[in-house]
Amino acid sequence: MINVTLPDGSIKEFESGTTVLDVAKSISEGLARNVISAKYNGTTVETKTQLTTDGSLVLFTWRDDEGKKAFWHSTSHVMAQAIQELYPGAKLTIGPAIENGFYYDVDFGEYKVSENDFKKIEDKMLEIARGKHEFKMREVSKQDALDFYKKENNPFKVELIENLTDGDITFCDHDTFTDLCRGGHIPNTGIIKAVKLMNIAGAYWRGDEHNPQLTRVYGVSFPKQKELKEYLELLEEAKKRDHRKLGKELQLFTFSQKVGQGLPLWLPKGAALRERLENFLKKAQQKAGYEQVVSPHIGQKELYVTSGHYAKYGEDSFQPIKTPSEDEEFLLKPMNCPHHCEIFNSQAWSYRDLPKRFAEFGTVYRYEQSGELHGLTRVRGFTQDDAHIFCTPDQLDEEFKKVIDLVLYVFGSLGFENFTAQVSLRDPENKEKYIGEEENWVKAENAILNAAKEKGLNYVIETGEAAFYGPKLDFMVKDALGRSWQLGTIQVDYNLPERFDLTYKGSDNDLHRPVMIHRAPFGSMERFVAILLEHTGGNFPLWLMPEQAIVLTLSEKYEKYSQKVLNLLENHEIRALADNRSETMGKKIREAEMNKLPYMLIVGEQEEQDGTVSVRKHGGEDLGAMKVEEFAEIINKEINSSLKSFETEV
RNA sequence: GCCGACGUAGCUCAGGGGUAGAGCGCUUCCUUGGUAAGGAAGAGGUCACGAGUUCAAUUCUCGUCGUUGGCUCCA
Repeated sequence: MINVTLPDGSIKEFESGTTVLDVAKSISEGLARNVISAKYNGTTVETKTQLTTDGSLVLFTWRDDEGKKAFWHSTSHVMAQAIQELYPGAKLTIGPAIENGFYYDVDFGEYKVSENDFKKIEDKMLEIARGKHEFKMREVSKQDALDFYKKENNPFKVELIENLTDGDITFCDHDTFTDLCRGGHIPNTGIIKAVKLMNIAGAYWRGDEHNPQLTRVYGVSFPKQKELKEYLELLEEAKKRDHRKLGKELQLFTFSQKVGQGLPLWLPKGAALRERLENFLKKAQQKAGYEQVVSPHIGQKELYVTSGHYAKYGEDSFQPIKTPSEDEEFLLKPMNCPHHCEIFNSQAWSYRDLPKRFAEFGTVYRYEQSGELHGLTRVRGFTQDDAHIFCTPDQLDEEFKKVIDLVLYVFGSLGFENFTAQVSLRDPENKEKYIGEEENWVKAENAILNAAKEKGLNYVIETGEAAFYGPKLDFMVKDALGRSWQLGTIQVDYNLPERFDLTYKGSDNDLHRPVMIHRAPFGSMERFVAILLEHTGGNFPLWLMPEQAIVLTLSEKYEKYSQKVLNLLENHEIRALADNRSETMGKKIREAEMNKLPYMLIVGEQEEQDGTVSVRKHGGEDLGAMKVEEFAEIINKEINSSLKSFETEV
């Protein structure tokens, strides 16, 4: 007999060899019908797996992430079978489940698959699914596994198996199909009722661009047709929040082929929005002891040779700008830190002066690969809300935590709640990728980890993701389609102070090396506005809105009164405009709604007589008639409730 | 940079080897209105750019540029 511990803590006794499904049945018939995957002692198992030792069991249904993973992973097997049957020369490589579905990387040889093939593959998949084939795991010896794939002439699987240890290799069979697989499947193909191939893309074998490129087929599947339909509708909804679409509609920014790719042009409304964001941060930074500085857009090549950036990125970046006289070369600045180092170097500092916090909305230019450009989130010219803090080693921990407070304040003020803090550390296997001394790296990494812990951040650690000069703490936020973007970032740097020979005089009358913190709460104005657009769908917090209210006149007779209202609104510092066109009220409201105007002030005969405005909120709520002063109060209340001022803990 | 898709009016898109269409927007006129589209007329396009095939190319082929889904990259 074995003891099985369930998630609620209860322990049940079963005969050794009992399957996961039997355990589910012992709990309830309904659960047994719905269980599709499980974990035993932390290892993924199948529903048919026989339990032979004591352990704890977690059962998963389609509702669980783990269940979905098993479902999608199993579907990728089905797709692999379909592809192999339809395109006999195709060589399979790997096919995992991902956050929303699954993919399989396939070498189709000479054949070029396209979306025109999708229908055929989907139909084949559903045909296979309807066969209700069981997924069966079996152990194979390394030699048998290698023989199997050598016979199939599949060098990819052979390579995978060669890296596995004998005795630890399993195959999964269903129907006539066999795949190298670690496990984690649903009971049978029959529960896959709806499949949809989403797109195809190139992907390098093992993620290395020096390797051959495979064809990656993305798909998603569901236990019910209705769920697929809902998922596709959700995607359509998400596309409506795409910042590229909203940016165009709300006239915030544009691009021009003539100006060049990846170089955004901010339109008046976008520029005003951006300015409000900048002022918001400047105000907080002033409270937090930052000082604004300004530096030029170019710098001598020598500056970047000193910083080490030239050696690292020089070849793959915008090339030097020449001058009429020979031997002079300047680079567009790809970051502000070297300039700020020289600002620090402009005078001698005492430890009593530190920390110095130099802030600048610095526009930088980076030659991003053309395939990487993406709306406003990945561009070649952008403005960082940058600052560099120069402090003594003793001050590092506290300064770092203060920056975290500032970032949290910024995110909180703008309603970003679903962010992930990511601590990026060195890859210990590849230390040559980084510059700087071992001792400093250890110090910096510990400082970040301590600060993240102490501030109670919900963080993940990513090894190998550090910048080449130091570890960092990034604040990651997802866009409308679930892609993760880095917004705020805080980085510790012991390297640049060394390279620029930055010093301060300590209490011992000796010169010491300061530590530098790079930080940008927004990350960049471009990316931040983009993600903010996708999160709010263009309905920004009132204080950020390009226009907060619009006066809608019932007819041209009230144009004069609308002007009077506008003047009053301006006195209350409310941004407003008037729509005096000879259009119907219905049409004016519709347009204001589509332009996401937060408040509509309707004026006609009644309002003019009483000296009021009739207030309609975006979305339809009718607040009735009121004096402009009363309206101003509503606006101010709303702004004050979302925009708290930054309080530093000293 | 690599693999795939796309590029037609200001915007969203339809079309297709015989020199172009809709809706919205814009202009003008009529209408003077009460909470998500009042009516009419008009202007607006080297069909991204460059070659090639063809009697004829916006349509087919190739290249360039740009956009886009991924991969790789991200100081």
